[in-house]
Amino acid sequence: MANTLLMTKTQIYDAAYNAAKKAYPEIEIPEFTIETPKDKGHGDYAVNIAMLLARSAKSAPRAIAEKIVENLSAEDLSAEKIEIAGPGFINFYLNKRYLYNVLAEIEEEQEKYGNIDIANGKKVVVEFVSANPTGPMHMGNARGGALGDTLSNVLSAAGWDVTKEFYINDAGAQIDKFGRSLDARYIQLLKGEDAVEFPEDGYQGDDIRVHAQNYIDKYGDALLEKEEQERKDALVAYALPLKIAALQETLTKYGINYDVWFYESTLHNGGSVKETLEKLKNSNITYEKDGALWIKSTEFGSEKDDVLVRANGIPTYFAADIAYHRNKLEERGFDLAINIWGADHHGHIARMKGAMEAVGISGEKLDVLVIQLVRLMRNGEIARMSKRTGKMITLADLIDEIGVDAARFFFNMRAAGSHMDFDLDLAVSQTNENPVFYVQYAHARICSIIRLLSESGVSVPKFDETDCSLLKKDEEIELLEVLAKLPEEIRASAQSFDPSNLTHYLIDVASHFHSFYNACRVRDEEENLMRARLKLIDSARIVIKNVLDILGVSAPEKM
RNA sequence: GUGCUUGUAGCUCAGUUGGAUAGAGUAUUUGGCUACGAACCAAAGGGUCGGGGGUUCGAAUCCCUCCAAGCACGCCA
Repeated sequence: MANTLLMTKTQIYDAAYNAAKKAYPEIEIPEFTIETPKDKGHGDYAVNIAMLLARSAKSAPRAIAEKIVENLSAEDLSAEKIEIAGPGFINFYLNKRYLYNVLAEIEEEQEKYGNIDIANGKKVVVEFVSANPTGPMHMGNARGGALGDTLSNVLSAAGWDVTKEFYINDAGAQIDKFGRSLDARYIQLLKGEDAVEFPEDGYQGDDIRVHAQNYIDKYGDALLEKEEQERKDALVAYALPLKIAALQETLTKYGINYDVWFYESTLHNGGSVKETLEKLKNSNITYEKDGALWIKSTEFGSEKDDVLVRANGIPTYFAADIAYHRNKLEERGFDLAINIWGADHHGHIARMKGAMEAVGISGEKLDVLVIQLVRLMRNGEIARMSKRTGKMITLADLIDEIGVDAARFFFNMRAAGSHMDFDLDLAVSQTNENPVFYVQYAHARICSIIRLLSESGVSVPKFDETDCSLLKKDEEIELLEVLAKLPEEIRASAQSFDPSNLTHYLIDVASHFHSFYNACRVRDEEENLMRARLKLIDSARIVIKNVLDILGVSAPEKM
């Protein structure tokens, strides 16, 4: 079933267009907008076409509006009246009966209500978190995870074929540092703290020592006699899978289940990096200097050129990343790649797209969402995050402290680009202030009413057996209106890649339900009215549940 | 210094891609439970939309310029 609201909107837009065309056949009608006015007194929809025509029609906007309205039929649009207001808006006041259809739509579509198709099943890969496996996940990962997973769900609901992906950096300098750190701890544990100096840039975290100790407990000191490289390789081969498993466990707890865990090492081992470098060389975008291979990043907007292959022969992260995106967009045939990066990587975007163009892939196929890093606050002061102190608050800590629901909802309350202070004291001590409870409470309240009625033998009626016309109080109509908006909200979120729309919408739905609840009773009303209201709140329940599912937040029936 | 991001009520943030009198939550004040869950509802006060110019019927939104904050400018990832 097509969405009533979207259909009505389109109808009015077309009608206004045709009416203007009729009134001014000699003038080309410009793109105009149709919107739902903020002020209820301005009707259900408003178009601004008259103001936009003022110049070319050489007359006052209100006069133009009048000529357009003459060519509009309120009856055809099931509108109660059409008015000209303000500087020249044409306002449409609809007969509220059209709203009752939304209850039929929800009944028919159930958990699919709200889903639309704006992508025709095009394939998108959403890559997010991709935390370095050598360290714990920080608040930036927590925010990126909440965003990426939710955005993926939104895109699915909007008709995309979505793949959620985690890119594991299991190669390169980071891993080498990991190996050197493990090696130093291994030797220190066996031969004393002074036996070897811990690398200056090494990982200070306790987990390094723990992994070294566990290795010793399991396999003893045999590695001491081996070459350093062999020792490091053995320690990494032991510890890295454990680190990755820990990442996976935490993310699963966080409600994130990836479709693909992509290992960077496969790009190196499979020759893909080498092949990509050849391709770049052939397109004359590279040169050699100081024994390294450079790419002319300045040609696509960067301030400096970048190194692709170091003087020691090892390709940089950048080189691997280009190969990775060829893999996504060429080998695996995704129509679009969305990456979620922390603000500290934003400088990487322009050169990444430039490099993609250089290997023959349109930069348009890559969309990078930059999330501003989260600033932790404690006692009103900034608690700086540091990868080196080992004392930072991790994603796992956050989940333990405030729960998955609050964390995921909270992070999705703000658009990715906004700077965000995360008040730990507030999150820990006053979780009641988090709006997630407000929304969940609405859901639980509805379930409670339905449960009570069900115990006395009353079940949610079918739309066909409900007299919806009894729903005519302001609170009832407004609740219907907000329920009807879900498909439009999903469209907006999917197009702007911004799920924060949906948390705001959800709060709006909950708010309208709570207002309804305080203004209208369901139980103990006259039977037909009770049935109609029961149908209404059950529809609200479905809408809340559907959006909470997208957000990855639970919808409790009791709290 | 250069680039990216941000600046809206005391605080945390929305603002339908340029629309009508800038909105919520929180905090403060005041009402509402013998009634389906008061983790709720209703109402009031609270604003130089960082400052200043410009574009047009119309600007929180677009352009320019200052101011302030965060981030990035590695043969790190």
